[in-house]
Amino acid sequence: MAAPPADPTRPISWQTIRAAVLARIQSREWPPGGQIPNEADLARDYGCARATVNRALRDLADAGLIERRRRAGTRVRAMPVRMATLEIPVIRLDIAARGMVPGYRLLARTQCPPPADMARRLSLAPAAELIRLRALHSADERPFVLEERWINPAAVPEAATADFAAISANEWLVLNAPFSHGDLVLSATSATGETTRLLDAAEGAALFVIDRTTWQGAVAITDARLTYAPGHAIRTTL
Amino acid sequence: MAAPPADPTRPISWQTIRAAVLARIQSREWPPGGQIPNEADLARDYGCARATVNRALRDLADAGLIERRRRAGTRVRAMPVRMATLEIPVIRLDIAARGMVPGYRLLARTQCPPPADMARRLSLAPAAELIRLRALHSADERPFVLEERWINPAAVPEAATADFAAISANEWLVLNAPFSHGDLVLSATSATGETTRLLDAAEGAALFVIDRTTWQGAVAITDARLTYAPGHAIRTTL
DNA sequence: AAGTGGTCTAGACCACTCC
DNA sequence: GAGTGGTCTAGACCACTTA
Repeated sequence: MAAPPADPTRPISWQTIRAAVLARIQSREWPPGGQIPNEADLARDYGCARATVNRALRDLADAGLIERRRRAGTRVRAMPVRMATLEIPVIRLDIAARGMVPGYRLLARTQCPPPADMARRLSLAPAAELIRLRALHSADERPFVLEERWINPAAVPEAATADFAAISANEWLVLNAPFSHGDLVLSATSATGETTRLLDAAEGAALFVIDRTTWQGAVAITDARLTYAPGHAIRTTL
Repeated sequence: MAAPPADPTRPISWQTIRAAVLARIQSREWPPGGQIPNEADLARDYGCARATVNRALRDLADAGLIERRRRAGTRVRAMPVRMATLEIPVIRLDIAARGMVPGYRLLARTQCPPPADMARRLSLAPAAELIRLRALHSADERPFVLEERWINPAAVPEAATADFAAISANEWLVLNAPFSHGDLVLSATSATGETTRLLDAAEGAALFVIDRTTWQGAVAITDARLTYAPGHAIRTTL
């Protein structure tokens, strides 16, 4: 009873296989923690090539619904771990995508050694000088997000001469400093001091914060803290 | 000069192709916005099957680094949109994974019609009764996250008799109510009133909030608001 | 030792879309 | 109309892991 009525004229798509397998998981025919037939058997049952089954099961595994191990086979995850994908766009385009007019103003630019914890986070010698930037992005003339950033000139020498008053470091780095990987931390903080004024927030208002560090191999490129104006939310789907 | 010296005894992996293409993008040999050779040419250059090139390029496209369209070919994205994957585990396992001892206490359970905005969000008739839950998850005996949830008994009849004092709705639903898709909203809010007391937070402290609505097809299953204790952060990588 | 998923190949057809 | 990516097939070898 596994195979749907096959139309021999059209090959079976991997999406069809994925849907069929998903249905059998959700109907408890294959219960949580239980084992699924191997790829070869499924391919025979569904009348398709093993590669097609493989593609379907790989997709379900990427989604966190099943777990696959060589020799041990494929199992339904007892506790599925759903994955949500977060898009991290350039701030200017993010604002435009929300239907608002983006604006940008450089507040400060200096060059100095970073605090000890930042040097440690970036795996740098404490004495190394970094470029320090503060800038404010606005949407429809209202504060949107405060960008506070350290750039490692050893990783990106051109940054020393870039005109960050004309283009945000956020955008300049996307264009000029490709990174191999990065860390992302999402958190909440209370508005204090100058942040309150810059973001037009009430004293103590809850603000959404994204901290991001990016690397090219073992070399740290930049560390950025984005502090969003009150009310900011990030939406995605499961 | 495209192909690396091929070892004829070992096939070329798609990871190799991906790395090679990535290198040519980051070196600006293929500049942002520029076009990449088509799959057939790349396969010939690298001495592998087109399917291998396809797998490599698909991976780069999924990562947001290139853009592919039939007939139009493959282009380097001018403004790469990096994707971060967020894991959404069961709260109890999340706490355990952080090396702490998870605890759980049901605070309240009622059944009543939801507020108008919630009924609208769940696409329900305003008069439909929902199960309303409030529960507190703790880590090492300290408050971790407040779970406030509406469950649609029309979608999950068994929920009416489930013992949510013994198992959190978060976990029960993962086990008993598979969903097809969901929405996720990440935001920040200030602690007020009872939340302050329950989460052991200072009045007005910034709290990280996750709102989640899940569906099975067109039927809403549940809506949950998770309000985390002060200092909570979510980490991931790019 | 053997079973399972992971991947590559060579070839083919198709869907989409730009010209 | 024609070029490009999307996908399927059938077969093969291999890596990993567990029994």
